[in-house]
Amino acid sequence: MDRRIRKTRQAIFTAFIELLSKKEYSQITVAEILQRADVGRATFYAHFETKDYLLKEFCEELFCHLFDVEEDNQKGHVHIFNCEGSSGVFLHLFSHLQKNDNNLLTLLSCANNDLFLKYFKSNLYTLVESRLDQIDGQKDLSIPKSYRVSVICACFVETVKWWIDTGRKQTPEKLTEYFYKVAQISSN
Amino acid sequence: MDRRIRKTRQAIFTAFIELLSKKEYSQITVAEILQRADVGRATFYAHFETKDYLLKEFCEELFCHLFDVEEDNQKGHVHIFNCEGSSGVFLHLFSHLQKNDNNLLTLLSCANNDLFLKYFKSNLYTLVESRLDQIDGQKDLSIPKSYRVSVICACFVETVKWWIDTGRKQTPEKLTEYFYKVAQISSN
DNA sequence: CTGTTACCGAACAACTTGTTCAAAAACATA
DNA sequence: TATGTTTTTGAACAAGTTGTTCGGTAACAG
Repeated sequence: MDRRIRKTRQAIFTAFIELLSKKEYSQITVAEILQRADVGRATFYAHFETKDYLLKEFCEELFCHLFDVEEDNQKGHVHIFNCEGSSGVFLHLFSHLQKNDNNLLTLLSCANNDLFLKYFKSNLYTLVESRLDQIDGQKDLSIPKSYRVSVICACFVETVKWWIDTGRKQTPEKLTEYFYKVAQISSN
Repeated sequence: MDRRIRKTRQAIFTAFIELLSKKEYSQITVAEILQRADVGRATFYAHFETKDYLLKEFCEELFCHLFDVEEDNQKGHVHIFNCEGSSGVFLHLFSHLQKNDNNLLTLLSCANNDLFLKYFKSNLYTLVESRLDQIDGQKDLSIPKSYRVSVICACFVETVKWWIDTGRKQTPEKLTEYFYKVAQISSN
């Protein structure tokens, strides 16, 4: 990919993050992004159809890093889908958040967190669905699977939200413990 | 209150609901609302500072009806905070939804449901918090109360969302049963 | 060195927002 | 019914935003 393209794209993304952590998404104008990214108007529209598409692509890249194509080779990082046992997955996610990887914590802490929590949840759904059998500490067959998965995801997201809103006082380990209890996750 | 004010206000609200169930909130223009409500531009701004305030006031009225000032006298309706026992509250809410009172179901089913689920949740929080002792079927003292309340609310909202997304196939009773199990609510 | 591609910036039309004002209509009260 | 108050109307307005266009300039790849 052309270095210019990469540079412009990154500049826009960076400016976008900065603005998102300051004000509401709906109040951010394209002009503001341009000014901060130091990019021409025509250039912006050459990259993104609209502001909404910018958000979409941004989120996709963001969560791709976290859930999907995490670089297994770098720093001995373990891909999230390859976490050994069931207990590691959620702890792994909480730890990622605490380290503010990819500014995820920043974004989930700002006024626009709804925007990202939505994407977060849909990615989480796939993950939880694929390991429900190992995870589920309830195993009540009368409850539909899709419902159970949805609730686990909602609980996880709510845990993150609560953790942030109350000042991030818990360690990822403690948070995992809480989460396991309220969501009835098996911890073996 | 002047009849004209009531009429205008209602016309705007009605037009607003219709539009919300058709397209995204951010895509709705004031001009569209005016046209549909058959109201002058100056009139709109005499009632509401901006579109965002319209949404805010609309939601407040909407959930006020459901959670707070429900007319106890009409049709022998029981105020939600006066439901006998703990088991009635959630069933009561599910039933309300199913009947589509105040178009709530319509609004929670449309693309803008995030908007309303947020308000829904904050109202629910107060309710759950006030009855946590009777409701809680887990009673684990090591878990912070605010966390427990948040999770219960999140589960409830997720239950509603799941119910809608999967075609509303369950009765309020069945839904309550599911909810009680995954959220560890005591059913006595 | 050359052809391709991306960026710039300025200008542009179309649309949206929120305000203003005087005239007309609806209201409340006596 | 008569009178004074309040609301609605419609049109016009400035200010701001969006998304496009285009000729000139710079960066890239081979």
